Amino acid sequence: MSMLGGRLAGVPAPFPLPVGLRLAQTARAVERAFDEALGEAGGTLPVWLILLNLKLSKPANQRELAEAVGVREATLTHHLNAMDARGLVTRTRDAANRRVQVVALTEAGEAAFVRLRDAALAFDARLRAGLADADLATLTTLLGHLAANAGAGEAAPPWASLAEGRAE
Amino acid sequence: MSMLGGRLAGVPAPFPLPVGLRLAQTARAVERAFDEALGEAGGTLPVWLILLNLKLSKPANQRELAEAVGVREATLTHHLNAMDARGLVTRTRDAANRRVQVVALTEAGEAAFVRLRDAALAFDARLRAGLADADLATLTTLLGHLAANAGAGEAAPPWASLAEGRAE
DNA sequence: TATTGTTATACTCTATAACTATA
DNA sequence: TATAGTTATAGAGTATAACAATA
Repeated sequence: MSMLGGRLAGVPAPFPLPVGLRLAQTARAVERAFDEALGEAGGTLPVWLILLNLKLSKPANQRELAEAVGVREATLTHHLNAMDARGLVTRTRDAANRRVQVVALTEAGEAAFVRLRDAALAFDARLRAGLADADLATLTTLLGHLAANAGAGEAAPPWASLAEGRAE
Repeated sequence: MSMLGGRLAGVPAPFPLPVGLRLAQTARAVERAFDEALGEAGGTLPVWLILLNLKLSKPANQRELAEAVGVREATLTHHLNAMDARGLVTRTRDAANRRVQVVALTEAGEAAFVRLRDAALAFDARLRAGLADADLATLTTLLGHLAANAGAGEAAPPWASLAEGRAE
């Protein structure tokens, strides 16, 4: 394990290998693989997050949903338009406050959710391969720490509450 | 630690919280934060990776460089065009094989490298906050495992060799 | 005026396909 | 024909700014 925290070989002025670089790149690889897995199930990461959040709790409005997904309102509208066109969601005005669009899953949306959930779970199983529960617990803790450090000064990531997942 | 590996609360049909989701999202947060840090230093992740790889070793051609950065050749050309326009790199034909473009850093490119390297190191320090060396070692190992699992069936990420960083 | 959401527009990163130039 | 790289084009995801509708 003496290879960790090493320096880059062959660099004129040696400097420590940034853990942030390793992390960002591992992140990229995992994100791409996850995206690909979702793609094979007919979805994308934002679509999956939107479906998941709709299932988790009916958000009061699109602003809340956008925050939960981690995008701006206009970006959410962009995705909802596409999902609407695909017949996955419906948007109806709230009778009590007609400014509010109530987003709901259609039957096709429910089916898409199930497909993407299964894909996410399968990806998860693949990702866990060879890792003990204790490793995963450690990883979760460390990732939480990193996310907190990365987001220092910014709002905590919206899914932080999900990650804590108050188990019952 | 009983919160780990829990289930999502408030979901009609409870299903395990995918670690892949947590990971992809942590990844996203870290990647965004890293991008922002690089942005404040006048760069982006691909630009930083290109500069880093040019410093690490003069790649024989652009195909090698593209692979090291993790993009296609055309995408690399895209970035090199921009970097060329900014005066960070020069491209000159190899006399021995005039099909080959030899990419070199200009003085401004060297300066940009230093700025981005410092930004990456600073980001790294911020990311490490509160983590012991042993934690980082564990994290690196786990991330390596995940990257390997995520990339199962695909080519190993080009920076894998970097991550191993044969320490001297 | 403040809130909710959409539209218009644009930027970045990425990719594929077709092309040029060289070998 | 094969290789190195560029150009042209496109698409996904994101963002900001301006706008409309409602409160």
